[in-house]
Amino acid sequence: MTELAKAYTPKETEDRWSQAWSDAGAFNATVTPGKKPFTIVIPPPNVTGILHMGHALNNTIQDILIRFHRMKGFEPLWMPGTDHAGIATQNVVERKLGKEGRKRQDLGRDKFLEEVWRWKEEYGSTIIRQLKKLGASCDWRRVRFTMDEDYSQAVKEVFIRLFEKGLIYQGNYIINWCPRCQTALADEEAPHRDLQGNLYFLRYPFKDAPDEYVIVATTRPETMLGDTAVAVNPKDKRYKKIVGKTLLLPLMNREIPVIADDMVDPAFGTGCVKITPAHDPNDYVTGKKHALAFINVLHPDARINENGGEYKDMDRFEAREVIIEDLKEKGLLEKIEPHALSAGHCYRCHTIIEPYLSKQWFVRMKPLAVPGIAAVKDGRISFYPKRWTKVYLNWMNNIQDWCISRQIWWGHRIPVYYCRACYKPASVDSPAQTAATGKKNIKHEKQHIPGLIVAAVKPAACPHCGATDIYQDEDVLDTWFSSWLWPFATFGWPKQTHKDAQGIDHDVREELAFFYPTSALVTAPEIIFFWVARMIMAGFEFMGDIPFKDVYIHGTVRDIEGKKMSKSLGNVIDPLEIINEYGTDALRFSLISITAQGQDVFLNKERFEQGRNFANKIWNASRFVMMNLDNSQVNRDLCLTFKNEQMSLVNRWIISRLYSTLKEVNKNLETYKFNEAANLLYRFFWHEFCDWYLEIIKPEIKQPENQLIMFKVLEKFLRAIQPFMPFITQEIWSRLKPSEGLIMQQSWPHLQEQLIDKKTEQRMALILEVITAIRNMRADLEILPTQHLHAVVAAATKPKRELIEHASGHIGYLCRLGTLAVQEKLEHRKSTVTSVVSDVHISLSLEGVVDVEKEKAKIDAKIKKAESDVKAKENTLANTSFVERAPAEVVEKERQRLAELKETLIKLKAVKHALE
RNA sequence: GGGCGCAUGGCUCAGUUGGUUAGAGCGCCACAUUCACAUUGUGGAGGUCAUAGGUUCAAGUCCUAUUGCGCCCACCA
Repeated sequence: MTELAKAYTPKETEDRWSQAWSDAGAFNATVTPGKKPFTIVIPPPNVTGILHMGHALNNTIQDILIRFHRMKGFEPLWMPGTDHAGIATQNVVERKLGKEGRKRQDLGRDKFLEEVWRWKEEYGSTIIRQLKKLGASCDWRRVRFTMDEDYSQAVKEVFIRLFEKGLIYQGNYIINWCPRCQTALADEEAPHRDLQGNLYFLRYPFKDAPDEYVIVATTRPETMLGDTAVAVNPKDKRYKKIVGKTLLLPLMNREIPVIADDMVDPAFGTGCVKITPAHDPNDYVTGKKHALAFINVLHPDARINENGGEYKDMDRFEAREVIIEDLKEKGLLEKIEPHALSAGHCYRCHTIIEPYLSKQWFVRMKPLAVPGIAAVKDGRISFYPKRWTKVYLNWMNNIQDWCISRQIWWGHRIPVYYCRACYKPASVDSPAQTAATGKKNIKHEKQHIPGLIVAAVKPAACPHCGATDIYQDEDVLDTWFSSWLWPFATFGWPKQTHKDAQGIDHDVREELAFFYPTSALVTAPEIIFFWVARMIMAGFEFMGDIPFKDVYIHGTVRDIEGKKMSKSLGNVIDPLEIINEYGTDALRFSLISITAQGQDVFLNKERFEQGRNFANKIWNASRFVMMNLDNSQVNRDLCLTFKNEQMSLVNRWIISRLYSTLKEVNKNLETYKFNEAANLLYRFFWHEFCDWYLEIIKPEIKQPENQLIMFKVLEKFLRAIQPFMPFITQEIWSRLKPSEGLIMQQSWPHLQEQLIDKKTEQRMALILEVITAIRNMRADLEILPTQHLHAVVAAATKPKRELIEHASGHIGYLCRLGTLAVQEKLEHRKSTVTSVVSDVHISLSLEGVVDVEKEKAKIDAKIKKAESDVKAKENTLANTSFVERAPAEVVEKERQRLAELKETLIKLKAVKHALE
């Protein structure tokens, strides 16, 4: 054992152990028959990511689970990796190019992808390094990337299988289009945000009676350029006559019909709806139903295209203004009303999305959702906290088809090839709209489109016509189309063997059989739909089983004002800065201790001081134990087991408290209540082991039994706190038990329930109460610690008297008493103060210790002072001009102050009385 | 429009299936430094548990309504 420095210095310690753990391969997981697996796959951070507090929380939780289960004897595998994050990464690299004055389009696809790969090689492992710094005990040999060669094979395989099954189809449909990223987005990628906009009331004249018109209401007047009808509700009496009449679309002078359709709500606006089939999902359905023309009026960048007449090339919002001006001029603008609305926004660049008609690839989700719904309903998969179950089921029950094609370059290119000679794009209704049109039971048959070939590699010739001019689909797949395979594709599925970073071959089937399904998934609520739900569906579809048993959803990390932490708000607390300043263990412990299950986390920097202080406390308590530990003594006694009934009360007490705490810690860790577990350990160690136990045994610290117990309790505590604070515990362990290897490889402290003794805990609690009461009295009288008092403690029952007698040494020591007498009844004495706690009467004699006369004089002086203060305050408050003129809160403060002073006065008088 | 969450001392939050005296951290006040630790110790002040009803022997905890804040979902132009 070597002596410890006076304060814990995390920096040097952490780097040293990180290296040692990795050298020892301590995090490596292998198939171990006879052992139970415990598997977690990391939610792969974006390659563009840098560690933020959300990552820190998310990964600390996972690491605690992994480290806890490792000690419990499981074979733990934590699978690490990163996500290629299609749009996000492409945007980052484009921005970088932009700064150099270059554009993606100028480079061309291949050159641009080279740039992205170069960027990935240079910066892509930043987040991995940072996770290592956090102490994350992932099996780093296995680190995966969603664009790895093998992983890409899995993605292709899945696309082909789903296509063959009829679950992937190509179709023309209205999708969410981001005009800035210029790609389609899935519904989940275009969250609605509230906007303050206007409702524009436009007049559409009749062809035959140009002075008469119908009024339509719209929030996006620029779409009127693409209107091909006006709809009214067939039951709406006001408009019965006009159904079938022809209108003249203003500005465009196009003839459009008035049609009748149930989808129109007569109560909204004027009850007349302009129909723009190419720019609104509802209108699209209506357009299909009524065989209307589909006129696309937008370029992909949301400028008006050639179908917009004189507005061609204007930006959509500029066109909106101009169109309104023009209509006003022609007397065709009825009115403009302010209107609260919500619109989809791109989740990557926050641009307002445009509903846009285009050819895309979709996954039919309803059949995939069926087993995923059942698994959660019957409890094979559980959400923690439970309430997310409902959110998940609600989404799954109303699931829409998934648009998986993206018009960007960075990603898995769609494994589809076209024959230039014979391919004609499909025009297929997606189930999303068949539901709306009332058609049911759409068949899940493989889609047959001549000249369209779905294959992992480019075919030599078109199987339909034999032509050889074949080209690949330009689009790439949604990033989540690769992420949803994460729980099994990371193992190398569907291949037989898989090489890790060290070139070692892993048997994929064997590993999946052992480690899959995974045990727990730890993630944030915002990706339940994006990722969690889809992994469940993929798990069933491709592995025939759930991908994980438990889903733990933690809260969002916010700043102290409740705002989400984000760079743009400038309210970010950088975890690396905290690590640098306070240490990794401090960061981890603080984060965990303040994060209640599933609640959002509110952070400010001061909160990390608690973790740092705790680390330092652990350090110093260990230092104290080691300083006082007699080596030979401990080595001899280490093999002893606790012989409970023969031990002293304090030793029985601290052991009972240790196991009581451990029992609760176990329970809380098993139910994902990490904060409870952390705080229990904190309270036990600091406020019971340090504040009471070590203080009590100090005078008799060399007793063999005390030596043994303080050592054992410390040692067990270190093991229990290890999952939370791996670095400091390792450092202390290496000095406390240098021959016993890494602390993370020790077993979790075995819960010895027979050593939990509530009776002992109660008895001890009484003694602590007595001690506190005596200290309390001393503090009230301002008696210096150097002044030793005489105390008399009286209890009516014999067991209590015996207990206090037994503990009188401890009480005397901790209260700095000269003598302590235990009696049945308290006699009235002169110059004493008294107190009662739990039926125990305590009397402190001030005679000979405190000069009673002097003390009396002091008290008298204080009473005098207090009385004059009270009088002064009363006068102030009696002053009507003060009460009337001063601000209410000032008056209130004065009142409170007066009440306090009066209370003090009463106390002082009581003490004076006691002295007489 | 639907759903969910939150409201507890000056601040930020715990409080598991209803059960003695509602806890913690920070902050505040007083005292203590040749003591493992001032990144400390001892003691203290400070709470109508958002509001109004209800169930119960018993409610911070369960039910109903109300108010305020936050989040998610949604094709009402």
